[in-house]
Amino acid sequence: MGLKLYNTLTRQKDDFVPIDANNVRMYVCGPTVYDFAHIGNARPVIVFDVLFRLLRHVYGEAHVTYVRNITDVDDKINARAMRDYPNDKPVEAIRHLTETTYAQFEKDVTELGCLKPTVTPRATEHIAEMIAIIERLIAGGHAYVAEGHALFHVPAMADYGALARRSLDDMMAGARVEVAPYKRDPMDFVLWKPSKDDEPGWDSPWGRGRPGWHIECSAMSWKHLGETFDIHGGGVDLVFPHHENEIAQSRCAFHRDVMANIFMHNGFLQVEGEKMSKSLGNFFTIRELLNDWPGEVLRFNMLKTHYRAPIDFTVRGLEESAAILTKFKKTVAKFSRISGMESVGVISALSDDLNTPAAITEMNHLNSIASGVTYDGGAAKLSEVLEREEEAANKLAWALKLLGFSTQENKVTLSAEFRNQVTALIAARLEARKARNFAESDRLRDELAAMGVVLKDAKNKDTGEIETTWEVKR
RNA sequence: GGCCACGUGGCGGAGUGGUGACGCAGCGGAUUGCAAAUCCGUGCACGGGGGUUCGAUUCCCUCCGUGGCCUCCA
Repeated sequence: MGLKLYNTLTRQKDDFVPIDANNVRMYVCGPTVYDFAHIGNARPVIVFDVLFRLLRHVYGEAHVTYVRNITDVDDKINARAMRDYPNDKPVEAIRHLTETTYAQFEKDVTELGCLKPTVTPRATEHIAEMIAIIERLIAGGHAYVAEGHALFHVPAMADYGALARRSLDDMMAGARVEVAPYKRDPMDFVLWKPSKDDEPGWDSPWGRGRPGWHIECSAMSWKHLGETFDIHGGGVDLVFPHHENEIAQSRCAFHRDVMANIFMHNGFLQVEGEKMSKSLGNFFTIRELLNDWPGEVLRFNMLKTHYRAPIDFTVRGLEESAAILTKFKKTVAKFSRISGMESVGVISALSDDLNTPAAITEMNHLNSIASGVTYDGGAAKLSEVLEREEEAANKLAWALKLLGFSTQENKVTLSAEFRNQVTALIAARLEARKARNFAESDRLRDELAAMGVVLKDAKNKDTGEIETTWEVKR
């Protein structure tokens, strides 16, 4: 079955046809590293990680190149670096800050089950490529220099605005930004701007300065993926102006009809029905959430919603995610011979524009088969039933792995002391039960419940004895 | 103000021009001393109003609501 992806350029699901099936190329706008990443930042990282894994499955691990950049120069970074590292030279200060912040980011997203992209380039290491592109744009008449700035001249590109589907007239009508006097046209945007002495800066043909926001992605995608590539991703907020301007830069610099064939954008995230903001007090960093929830639960919760739809991040949703994930893992754990088997249902769900909720539905279906088929007599059929259950469990395990989940249950590490205490209380409760002292038995169960321990009584089939198992519930 | 998305049961969430999956929760039952877990069964929904159509939740228009962009914010 073919992979279809919703393309913002065409506003429909397009068949995915790689430029080169031996090297499928995807670029995703990565984090601006000046502070801890928040849960909203995690969405594109997880979504495109799933796509990366799917592409690797379809085209082979060695045939997919995934580039996720690190934006390590930006006004917020500059301000934070000057505050935190006042004694460093500006370029060193931002390096300090961004290395620390990126290390944290990488740690966070690894816990969310994300693979490392093939390349994670830094903007500040691609200044030469940026300058080269700007020079091409100037030479081609698409850009000009004014008062130390290099600017892209928007009217010089015929179909500017095609991605965001807005005309220059629409934008003029809605414009409420003061226009810098050196701009030839109000829509022109900065490719390069001059830096003050205390700001990070690099030498360029137009003086010491720093890049505009958009040029870095044109430079890094060019360097690592070429003049055109297959997929460009990011959050919906990047459609305009960021991706629109990247397209303008790259296409005009390289005289190409396309920068990337498919542009994909993930929807925004809300928290408990409200937009996440520091002032509302519902602003959560990935790090904070990882203190309370396993990374896999955060990941699963993200995939319960289709990537283009808005997602409401709620505690109730997280609890549900944790329950479903546990259910799947318990089912898999019942089988000793789990080697993994491709699930066509899951693959076809994902192939339809990364429909992860449909994939989860299919996993629920596999879960039912693996755990729910009851054997109702007929010795000849027993082996078939078992085989069918085992097959479903293998597919479920495979799907979990494909989506970046472990098939092992999350083991809570408990001290020997705690274990002994629990074991002793359970033994005491079984004694009380044997004596039919149910008041005491229930009291002990409540005591264990207060410790977070949930009991399950089961009759041993052979001996008829009651045996109690337990687990810790968060 | 301009442009763009979205609005499905208590909750989450797919999908479709022809009486609406799946999951969670709920309820009933089996099981249990009672529970938990498991299994079986089960009720409830397509924002409002027009239009196209034999027929719309699905297509079109409009209104309302939510969100995004137009301010280097995923």
